[in-house]
Amino acid sequence: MDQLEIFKALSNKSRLQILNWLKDPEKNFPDQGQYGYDNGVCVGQIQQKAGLTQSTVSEYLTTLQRSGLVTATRVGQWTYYRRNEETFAALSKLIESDI
Amino acid sequence: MDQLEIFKALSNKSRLQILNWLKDPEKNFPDQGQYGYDNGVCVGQIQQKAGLTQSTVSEYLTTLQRSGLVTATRVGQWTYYRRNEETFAALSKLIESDI
DNA sequence: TTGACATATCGGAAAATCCCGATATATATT
DNA sequence: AATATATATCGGGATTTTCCGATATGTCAA
Repeated sequence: MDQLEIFKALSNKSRLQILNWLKDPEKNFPDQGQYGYDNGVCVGQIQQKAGLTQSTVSEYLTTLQRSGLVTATRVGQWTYYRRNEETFAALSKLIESDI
Repeated sequence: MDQLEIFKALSNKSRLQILNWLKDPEKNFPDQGQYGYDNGVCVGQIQQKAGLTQSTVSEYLTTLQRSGLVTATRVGQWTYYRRNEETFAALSKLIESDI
């Protein structure tokens, strides 16, 4: 777990917003309902809600993934992103005791 | 507590390093011994150890203070900085549950 | 294979951050 | 008041980040 990389990933309003939305996919991305939420939410849904371009959202999600805050799952032509709660828990403990 | 401001403050190797040093002033800043550590460590001590210029360290400490991660105490011509553990605890809990 | 759709990557302009040297301010000493 | 010391602020070049449009890649359907 790269502290600095994580904090950089968290240093952006849009990325924080996305992470927050992913806490409750059912509520925040109802349009995806029919496809289920097991693997997370696909890029297009997030892009629509974020109001940023497709390329920007894709890059932001890659940034979040590289830092370990989310995981990506490719299913057909879609890539689903979901939170990696283990990293959040580890970060919380790190701040509590190590930083 | 401004999340984004805190994460930005934590997104820098030198600032993370300084915060870490301030966890144990006695060990990391022994030269200050005769003046005590009650109010924290003065800018000059931190600057020396960080190997950055005085202006840069002063600005970094101001950044950390504005985010609430440290507090500053002016005593004579010195400004002492110490960690604000309440903010660290609050941030840890925030990450655990709210972000 | 061709076309449609979802996502990733590339190139870059604008804004922010990094970190410096120079200078200003505040305090203490003589 | 003049000098010395500690810190803060200013101006700016270099680097990084932000976010875009254009383009490439990958997958499915006809």
